[in-house]
Amino acid sequence: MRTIDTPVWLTAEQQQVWRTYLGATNRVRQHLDNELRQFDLDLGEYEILVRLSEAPYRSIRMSELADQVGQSRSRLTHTVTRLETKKLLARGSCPGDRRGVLATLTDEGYAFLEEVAPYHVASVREILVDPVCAEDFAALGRVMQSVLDADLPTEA
Amino acid sequence: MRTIDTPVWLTAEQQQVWRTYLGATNRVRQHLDNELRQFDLDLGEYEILVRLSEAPYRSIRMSELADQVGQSRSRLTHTVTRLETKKLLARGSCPGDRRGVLATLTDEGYAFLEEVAPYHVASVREILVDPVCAEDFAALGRVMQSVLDADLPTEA
DNA sequence: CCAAATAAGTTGAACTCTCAACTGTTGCTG
DNA sequence: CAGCAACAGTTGAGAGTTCAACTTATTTGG
Repeated sequence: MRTIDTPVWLTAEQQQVWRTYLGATNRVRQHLDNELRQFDLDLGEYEILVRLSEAPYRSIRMSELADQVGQSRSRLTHTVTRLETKKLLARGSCPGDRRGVLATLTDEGYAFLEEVAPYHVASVREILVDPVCAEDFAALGRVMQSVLDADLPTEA
Repeated sequence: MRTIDTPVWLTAEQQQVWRTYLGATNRVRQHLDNELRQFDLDLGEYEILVRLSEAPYRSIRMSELADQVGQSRSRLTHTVTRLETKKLLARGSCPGDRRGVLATLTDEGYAFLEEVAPYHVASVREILVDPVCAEDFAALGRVMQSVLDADLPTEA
C-alpha cells in the first residue's frame, strides 16, 4: 500500500543496504547449508530437530512446530516424513485433541543432534558472529526484532 | 574450524540474535514472494530482471548474471528458460566468446518490470525499511557488508 | 444439540531446485 | 601447435517444495 506521501523509490543508500542484505543473507544460508550437508541435513531440517530437542518431552505438535520454524504445514509434513524414515524423530498422537499429531525427537535423533550442533554453531560464528563487531551485532538483533514485530498493512 | 579458544556455544544474547535473524529473514523473504506472486514472479526471478534492466544493452552473460543474483549456473539456466518462455527475456550469443550466452531483457520484459517495481519497492519498505530506525538501518548495512567481505576458513 | 464453520494434518500432482554428467570452447604449456 | 586443463552453459534425473483438494475432529452459534 502506498499513500500519497511515500516516495516510490529507495534512496541510493537504502538501495545499497537492501542489495547488500540480499547478497549477505544468501551467503549466510548457503554457508550453513553447505556445512550441514556433510551430515545430510539442511538448515530447515536442523531447525526442526533443535526445536524438538528443547521442548518438554522433546515433543511438539505439528502446527506449533510449523509456526516455530516458519514452514508451511504441508512442507513440514513432507520433511517430518523424511526425518521419520531416518529414525531421527517419531510421530505420535496428541493428548486431548485427536486431530493433532505430536512429533517427538528419538534418542537417536538427540544423539545425532549433539554430534552435529558444534559444527553448526561454528558455522554460525564464522559467517555471522565473528565478522561483525559487538555494537553492530546488537543493532542487528534490534533490526530483526523490529521486522518480526512489524504488523504489515497487507495482512492486517 | 574451531581452535582451542573458541567456545562451542553461543552466549544467550548471541543465540537470541541468531534466532531472531532466522525468523526475520524468513519473514522478509516470504513477504516479498507473497507480494510478487500476483505478478507470477518470485524474488529470484525479479532480481534477474532488475539486473538485466540496469546493464548496458540490458544484457548480461549467464555466468556473470548467476554471480550477481547468487544463483547456481544450473538454476539460472532453468529459470532463464522459464522467463524466456514468458517472453520477458531472450538469449543471444556472446560476442568474442562462443561459449558464452547473453541474456537480454526484452521490451516486454522492461515494461513488465516497470509495472511491478513500485509494488515491490513498497513491499521492501513495509517489511524492512519502515520498521527500522535510521541508525540501526545503517548498522544493518555494515553488518551485511561484513558478511560479504568475510573470507571463510573453510573455503580458503 | 445439531449444522455449519473452522482447524489439523495429509496427499498427490505440478513445479522448482540440486547435483553430477556431458558438450563444446578457450587458454595454457611443453 | 598439439594436447590437456579449465571454463561456459545445458541437461535430465532425483529430491524438495508448493498448491489445492481432501479427511477427520473440534468449535461455534442458532
